[in-house]
Amino acid sequence: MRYSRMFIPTLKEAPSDAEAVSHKLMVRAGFVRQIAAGLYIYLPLGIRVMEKINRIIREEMNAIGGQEVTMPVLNPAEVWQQTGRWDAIGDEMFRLKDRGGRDMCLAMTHEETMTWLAAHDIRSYRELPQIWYQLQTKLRDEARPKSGVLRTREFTMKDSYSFDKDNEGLDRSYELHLEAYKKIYSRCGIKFHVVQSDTGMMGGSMAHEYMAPSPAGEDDVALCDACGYSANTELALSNPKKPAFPDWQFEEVATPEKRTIDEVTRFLKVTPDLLIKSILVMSEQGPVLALVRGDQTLHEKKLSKLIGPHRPAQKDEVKAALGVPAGFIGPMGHTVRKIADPCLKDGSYLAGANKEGFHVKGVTAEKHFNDAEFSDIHTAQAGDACVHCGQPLRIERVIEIGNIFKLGTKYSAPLKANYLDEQGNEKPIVMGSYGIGPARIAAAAIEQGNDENGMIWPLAIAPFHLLVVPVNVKHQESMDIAEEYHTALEEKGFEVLLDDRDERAGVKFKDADLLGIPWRIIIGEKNLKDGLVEIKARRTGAVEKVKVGDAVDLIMKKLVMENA
RNA sequence: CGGGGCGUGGCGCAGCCCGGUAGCGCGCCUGCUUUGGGAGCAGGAUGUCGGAGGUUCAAAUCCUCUCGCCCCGACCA
Repeated sequence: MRYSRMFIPTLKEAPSDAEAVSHKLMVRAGFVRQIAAGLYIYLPLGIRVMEKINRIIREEMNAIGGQEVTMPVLNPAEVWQQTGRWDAIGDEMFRLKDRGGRDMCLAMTHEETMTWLAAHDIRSYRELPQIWYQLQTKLRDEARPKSGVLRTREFTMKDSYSFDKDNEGLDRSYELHLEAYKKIYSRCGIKFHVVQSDTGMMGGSMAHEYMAPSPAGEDDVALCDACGYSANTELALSNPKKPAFPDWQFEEVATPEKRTIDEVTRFLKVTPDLLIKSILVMSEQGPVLALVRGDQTLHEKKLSKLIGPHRPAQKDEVKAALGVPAGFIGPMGHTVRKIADPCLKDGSYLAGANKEGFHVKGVTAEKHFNDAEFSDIHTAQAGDACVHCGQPLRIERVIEIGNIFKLGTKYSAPLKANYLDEQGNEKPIVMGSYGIGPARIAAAAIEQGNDENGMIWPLAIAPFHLLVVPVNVKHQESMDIAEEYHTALEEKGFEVLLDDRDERAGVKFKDADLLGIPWRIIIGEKNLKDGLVEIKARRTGAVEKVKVGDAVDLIMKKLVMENA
């Protein structure tokens, strides 16, 4: 491919509204353009990357017996009504009516339509298991699209669905995906973790997420290097370090106007891990008091799993429920439902006295709030002990690049996706669903591979394998050699971009760095006088001078080696 | 949805407070020179200053409304 004929609009400066590195570079290097919030145009270079990622995905999906299908993006409301999601999902779903006034929506996922297909066309256990997948557009009216291509309103997803006759079958399909996904991300050349995740609104019994470490991510994972425990902090368990408990006697202490953990610790000269943080929230069943240690953070989602939807109580609600102003509430002396973090079981603490202007010292779970329900509701922090092996956990910021769910019969039951078993009994198909965001793989690859000059692509998903740069296109010998390399390497099946533009060397080199093509052959007059050309690695910057006639063989060896 | 910020040639920005008829850098076009890390000189094109209304002799600038985009948070199948 000739650079001069390809549409690669590079920019010297990043757009002012881009924040994430991947966003800035994708725009600067001419991979994408944004047309509206969360809506992107993919340019030729962007498409090349996406197609490579998609090809890898297809190969690995096919390898586990997956069969490609395509579901419509425009869906009838009916199937969504049958699963209850027409009402359960709010503004995030694009809805519209057709000319006949029928309710329609733009699919944000395809459990409904896939299950509809299974319901219509799978009848016997003999037809199971099945794995169906597609690379299809999803539309979600995101509350806040952000970070370039990482969170958009329209995006392509590889989604697959497994159909089995029982849980054992589902386990096998799940395991197949678990391994296939690892291969996909490894082949794409990005770093990732497989972590336990919340099943969320997808329902089901088990879920894992694939997470690519990057500061541009929106999730945090807890990792144990010692035993391999890894989980999204939405559900990660951890044992916070135990403080050295002083030998406190139970007593009231006056803490006038000292309300926050910070104020109280400073006033009484104690560390926050000796305090109990009492947070009153309003659930649908009334007020609930959440208790965590002073140095810990309450995890809203963990609490939601226990008490359902809730919100922080207003000041007057605190007063109404507990009879004291916020800042002095504590676990004692009332009958409000209490959920306490298990780390509070041991030791004696300082807590609000439920009396304005006072805290109490020497509060213990055993004596003072044994009526609490104990459940892990704190957010795992770096340095907390792993619940499995006791070693310290690490917390890492990550981009979610894929997830896998065991759905069970959540969708097959309402949509009547049943089959007849060996005995002729009708049973619901047991399902799993599995997603990958190819654009997020591309963004993660950039987030993980870049320097101040631009992108650094892994070979497997780079837009081209190799960039051939004749420094001066008017120098006939340089051009002849460049053309020769271009032709020879393309014939061998490599993807070569020939920078045949009549630009100054500086311009070409800057663009080369920006595009991040892994390998570069530079043909310049000075080196040609000694019969040499240069081979440069984008990642390391290492330059090797080789004989004109050796370059093709050498670069082929490098490319083949790196691909293996 | 709550909080904050920003909309001025293709891109990045200044001008706005204190109203007087729009400017800088890059890019683009032409010519000459230059040619291994975003060249130099000369000439040139490109703006309903996001939109609507208002105040005023006069609005990019002041006022009101509105639309869009970004960031933080909430939410996220």
